[in-house]
This record gives sequence, structure tokens and C-alpha cells, in this order.
Amino acid sequence: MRYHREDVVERALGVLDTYGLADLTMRRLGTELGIQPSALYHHFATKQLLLAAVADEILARGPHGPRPARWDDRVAATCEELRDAMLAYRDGAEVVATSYSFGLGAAAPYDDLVGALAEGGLPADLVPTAARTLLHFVFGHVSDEQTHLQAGSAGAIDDDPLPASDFAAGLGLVLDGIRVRVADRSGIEKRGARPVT
Amino acid sequence: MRYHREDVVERALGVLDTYGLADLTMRRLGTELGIQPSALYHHFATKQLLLAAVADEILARGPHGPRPARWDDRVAATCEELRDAMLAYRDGAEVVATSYSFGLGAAAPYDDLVGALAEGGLPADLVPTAARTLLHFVFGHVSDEQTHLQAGSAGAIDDDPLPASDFAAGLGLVLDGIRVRVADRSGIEKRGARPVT
DNA sequence: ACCTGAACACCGTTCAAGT
DNA sequence: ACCTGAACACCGTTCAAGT
Repeated sequence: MRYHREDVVERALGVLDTYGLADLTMRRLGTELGIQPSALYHHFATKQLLLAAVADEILARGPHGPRPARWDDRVAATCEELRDAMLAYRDGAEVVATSYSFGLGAAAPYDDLVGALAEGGLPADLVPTAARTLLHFVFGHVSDEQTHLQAGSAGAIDDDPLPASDFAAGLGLVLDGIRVRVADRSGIEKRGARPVT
Repeated sequence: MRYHREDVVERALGVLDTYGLADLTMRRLGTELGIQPSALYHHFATKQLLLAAVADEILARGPHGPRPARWDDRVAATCEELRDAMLAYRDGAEVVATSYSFGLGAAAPYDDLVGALAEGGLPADLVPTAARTLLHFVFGHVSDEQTHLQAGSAGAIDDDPLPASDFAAGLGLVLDGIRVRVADRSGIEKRGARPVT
């Protein structure tokens, strides 16, 4: 059999979801496809680039609802869709976060956030900082969730419904910190806030 | 030569800082100490536990200034000291963040944050969420910083003074989100804030 | 208590060669 | 364009045995 780039990514996604990131090796993937591991290097120059393609595919397959009108609803929607996309695959958060940290992925969510924050009226010099802070929160939170999820799934019985996922609560925290800095007519006033340092 | 646990950690810290996390292997560390890699398993049951001990040591060697009186200054101080501790060793953020994600490290900063936030009057159900959100921010931010730092250090000339480290700005964002939820007499009032979702 | 020596079961990547 | 076969230079971990 002869494969294309997308076949390899598809199968990699299957191995990831079934066996986890630790077992997603070039050799294992080669075996799964019935080809030599060296053949994979025809499609991807390095494993890191293969994983970046897998991360992109995870994001592409995630939900993409309509963009809400309010800037802060749009920020929340982007973060929630990013979370849902990563939760759909085992170790999805780690794959996407790693790809992002190498500057190879998650450009779309970042750009979405930057756009929404700028439109919201956040001071321009804070926009990239706020966007990255949101991404750090989402990656960190969902990685934790996924780690504890699989740790829990070993112990059979407790299908614990998650500590009522405090994702929304944490996101609300960061979002309110951003709202404090936005001069809008809809609500929060900045009064006694004093900068750290 | 015969070594103790702490000698191994000390040398591991040296290898980490000089060659980076990717080169901190059990075999490499054994060679560096002049012993067989298998001898390391007398001191640590797994590599993961060795790295947890390294993470603990990185945190223990970090700065520990006096605890400020105000709860929010204490939160900021904990985050800044955590950052400084991790920046002091190459790949320090990744080592500490990984150890934390396995539930093996960073308990002290977490407890500090929980203490300060509770004293500040943050609603009890938000305290763990806020503490974890702060840690996610710090780990994510400093990991980014360190990655781009070593990426930059390859290109010799530009000792770029960092994009004026927006750590304080990001921390201020999250902290203000927390302040919004604290009923204190010193400043911010919650008015139009509406929860996400 | 701390270490050796040898083995087991793996890795990512390169490269000449095949179709 | 896509793949084979073989090699290179590694991994973490186990275990019987030594001092």
C-alpha cells in the first residue's frame, strides 16, 4: 500500500487516541501502516513535524460554532472550542500545547483571540499578552483535566463526573481581569486597580 | 566513588543546566558520575522520581523573600519567586511543570497561593481554581520564555533583552480577575461582571 | 548500602537502493 | 513518489552478582 500525508496523520490520530502519546512512535506508526518506519520520513522530515500536523488536524476537527457578537463571548467561545477539540483525543492537550510551544500550531486560536481582544478595546500593548495568557490557561487546565482523567480511568469504578469542571470558572477569572482593562460602557469600571510590581 | 541521593540530584542539576533536559538521561548522568546507569536505580525508582527531586531542588534553591502583608502582594511574590527559581536553571520551567502535572511537585507554591487567596477573602469554592489558574499562567509563561530564550541564544548576536518580559502584565491580568471576586474595601468593585457560560 | 555487567525491549533518524 | 533493509547512535529498566 502507498500512503499520502493525510493517511499517515489519520492513522497517527488513531494510534494516539487508542494507545496514547507515549506509544505514538515512528516505529509503532510504521507497523500500524504496514510500512517501514523510515518510509514515514518521506512524508514528514521529523517526528515533531508529524506531531504538528496531528495537532493541526485535532484543531481542524474540533467544533467551529458561529462567532458571537460580543467580544468577550467570542473570546470564551474560542477557548471553549479549543478545549473541546483537545478533549476529543487522548493526550490532545499535550500534543497541541507542545506544537504551540514550538511555534508550529494553534495559530488560528491565537489569531481569533487577538482579533476579539483588539475589537473589545483592550489596549494594544496588552492584546498579545492577554491572548497568550488565555492560551496558557486553556492548555494548562485541559492538560490537567486529561491527565487526571486517564489516571482515574485506570481505577475502573469511579467514573467521577469531574470536579464539575472548573474550566468556566477559571476562564471567567482571566476574562474578568481582561474586562477590567477594557474601557467599555457595558459594565465593569476600573477604579482601585493598581498594577502588580 | 559512592554517592548519596543528594549527590545525584546535584549532578543532575549540573547536567540539566549545561546540556538541557533532552540530554539529562539516566545513561548520561551515570557517565557523568562515573557509575553504571543501573546504579542510579539504587537512589531513585524511576527517572520520573529523579526529575521530581530535581524539580524540588530547583524550587528550594529559588529566592524566598519575606511574605508581604497584603494578600495580593503575597500572591504576586509567590508567582515571581516561582518564576525566578525556574529561570535559574535551563529548562527549569519544563522540569517543574512536568513534576507538578504528575502531582509530585510545586506543592509549596500551590499551598502558598491557596493560603493567600483564602486570607484575601476569595470565595472558598474559587480558591483552588484561582491557585491552579495562577500556576498554569506561570508555568506556561516561563516555559515560553525559556524556549524562546534558548532559541535566541543559538543566534549569538541578539542578546535581546526579552520583549520587556510581560510576565508582570499577564500576572496583573489574572490577579485583577481574582480581585474582582474579592469583597475587600480597598478598591475594585464588582458591578457589571457577568459569568461566562 | 551502593555498585557492576549484561541483557531486554525499545527509540529517532539516515541512506543507499529498489519500483 | 513512495517504500525497503540495514545500520547508527542512542534510550529506561531489570536483575543476578559483587563489596
